[in-house]
Amino acid sequence: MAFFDIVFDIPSDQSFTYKIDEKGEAASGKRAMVPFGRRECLGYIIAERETAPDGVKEESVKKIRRVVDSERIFDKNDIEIARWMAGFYLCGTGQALAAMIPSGRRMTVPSLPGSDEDDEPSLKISEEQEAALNAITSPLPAPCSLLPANKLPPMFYLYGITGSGKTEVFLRAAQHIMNAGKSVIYLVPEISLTHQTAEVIGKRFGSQAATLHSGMSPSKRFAEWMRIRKGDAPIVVGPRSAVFAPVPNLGLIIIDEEHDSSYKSGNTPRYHARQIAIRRCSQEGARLVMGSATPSAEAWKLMTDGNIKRLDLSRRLSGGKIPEIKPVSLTKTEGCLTKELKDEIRLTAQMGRQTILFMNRRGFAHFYQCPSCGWEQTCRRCSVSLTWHKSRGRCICHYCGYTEAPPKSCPNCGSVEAGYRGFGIEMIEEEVRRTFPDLRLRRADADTAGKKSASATGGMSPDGNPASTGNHASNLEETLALFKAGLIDILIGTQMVAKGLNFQGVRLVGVVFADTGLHLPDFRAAERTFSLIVQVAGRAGRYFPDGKVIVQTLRMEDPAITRSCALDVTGFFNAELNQRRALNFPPYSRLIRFTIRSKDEKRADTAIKRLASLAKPLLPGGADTLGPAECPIGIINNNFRRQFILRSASMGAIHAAARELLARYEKGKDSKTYLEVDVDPVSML
DNA sequence: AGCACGCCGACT
DNA sequence: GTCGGCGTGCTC
Repeated sequence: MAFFDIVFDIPSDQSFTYKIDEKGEAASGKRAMVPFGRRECLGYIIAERETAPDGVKEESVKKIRRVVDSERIFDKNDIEIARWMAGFYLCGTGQALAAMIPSGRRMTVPSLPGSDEDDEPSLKISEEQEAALNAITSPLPAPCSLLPANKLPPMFYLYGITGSGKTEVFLRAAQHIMNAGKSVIYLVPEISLTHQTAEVIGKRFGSQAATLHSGMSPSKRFAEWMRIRKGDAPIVVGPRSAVFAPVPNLGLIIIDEEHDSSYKSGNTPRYHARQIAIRRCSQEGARLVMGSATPSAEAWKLMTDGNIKRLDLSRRLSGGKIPEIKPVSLTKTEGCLTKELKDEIRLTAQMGRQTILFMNRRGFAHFYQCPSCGWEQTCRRCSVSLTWHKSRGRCICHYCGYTEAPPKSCPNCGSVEAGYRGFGIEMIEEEVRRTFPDLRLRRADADTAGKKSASATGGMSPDGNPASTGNHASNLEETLALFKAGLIDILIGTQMVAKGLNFQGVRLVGVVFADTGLHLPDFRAAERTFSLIVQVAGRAGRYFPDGKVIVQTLRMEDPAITRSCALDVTGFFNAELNQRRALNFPPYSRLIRFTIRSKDEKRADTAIKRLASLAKPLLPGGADTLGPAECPIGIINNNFRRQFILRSASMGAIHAAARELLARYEKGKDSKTYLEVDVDPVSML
């Protein structure tokens, strides 16, 4: 008779002991069906033991019904990571393990077409690249396998603009590690880069490469997972969750576009792939390389402090120059196109070249605001501004889909000047069409391609049909193909078209409303805005060094605008980090955020107050709290949202407090409210 | 997370 | 008198 500890995909971190007659079949790292309470549950075997645990009568130990896996799907390292995650992110070990396997019912996102990222495998590399490569790979048979898991691993940062050859350094470093018989994980941001990077890597490494794409069928993913586990694919490419790829003998993790927020999970466990990567590397004796032209503030500070070795790639290989980036004030402009931008669009067209108009995010920017009294039209359920969709003649909430007719006059002051002076894509589209009736224009965003509500397209395939997601991709693909072929003069879009900036025919990029997001009540608003503009400009310059970037803004003085237009990353972070330090925000402090949501506002208030008062006596020295308060987005989908934040210079200090707080909160909690814990939150909305 | 047990309101 | 709400606690 053998005993095993099993955890489940539930918020509780407790493990349960089961027994089995035929030993051998069961083993830690496998899954098993077991009776749990009044039902049958899938659990994860995480340990073997000799006897029943203390305080559990042997006769109450139940039998494992069925061992699901013939081979272990988790090894010791995986289980160790899961245990660590449970402690760090305050979730169940079973929840952590569930997040690590690809089979789970993750949402599938359509994959974007790979664009012409013609990263030709260059035979020779620059001195800077060479130096970076040498640093990363230096003492390769690394004697660091015995590092304590809580010590930082060797970390490097390829800091350089797009086109400075980061990818080539990544690939060579990977090759080097693989030559030494070790494995590599290559992380890319969700959606955007995963496809094209996978292609580049597939070309380079052939069958040695594996891709963990979220668009794959669960069975395909699982097959790929097992292939990796067996050691048949020493290099793995994928988004966030690929940080858990079960490669044997991990040697290197690469995090491309490190600043990208998709590395942070949006649901429990809310892990950050960078954090997991650091942990895995130190635990498994590997090294970590990240890269971006616009590092996160966290990474910037780590570099400044010398914890990450910064490797500069200052030159563009093609000799291309970054185009002029010009901030232009929107204050005296009637519509959403300044005279400067219009002139440049016209000039560009006359030159036979193309324009991309870039919106940084949908929603938010595009709201009704009464010109007389300032009243804003917001969603009743979600409290965010409604977005005006001309094609549907409705105002739409981008959180819940609620729609409403546009007001004819201001409901607050009665002003009949009511109208939309926003910066939604549709509005831009209309204005551009009106201004340049002779130019060919096309819009590429989720709304024109999306499967939902078949709005403009009409007559689409039934819901749930894979064809509808296929349409999504193909619409966009078609638009990009037309654009590439020069059959479109102006392309309007969101993040999605950022990669369209690689097209050679483009001369002009207009950031239509750079302030979008800058007014968000989030301490990272400036960092994000800055980063976005630099990214856009950097990409733009790669393929049309003769070109021009126009950044329209209402805030000509804002450092996020001025520094980004000057491409002054150092200057921006000097100022930004000073401010963060002064305000005691990350990276100078660590946060644990608790959010309560409830359909009932009173209950939400009561719950958050209770949480806060429970926290009071638990606060360690040097820690403080923010709130309790309404979340910046106070209501989402009729749920009232409240937040409470623990803050301290060191995570260790608030961690224990948070753990105890959770335990005390859990008993006697209101079942009509829901609590979410976010350690190191990235979005504070 | 489920699910049952158990104790108080308005209904065939 | 019951049906049914949801607050409380447990699951090896």
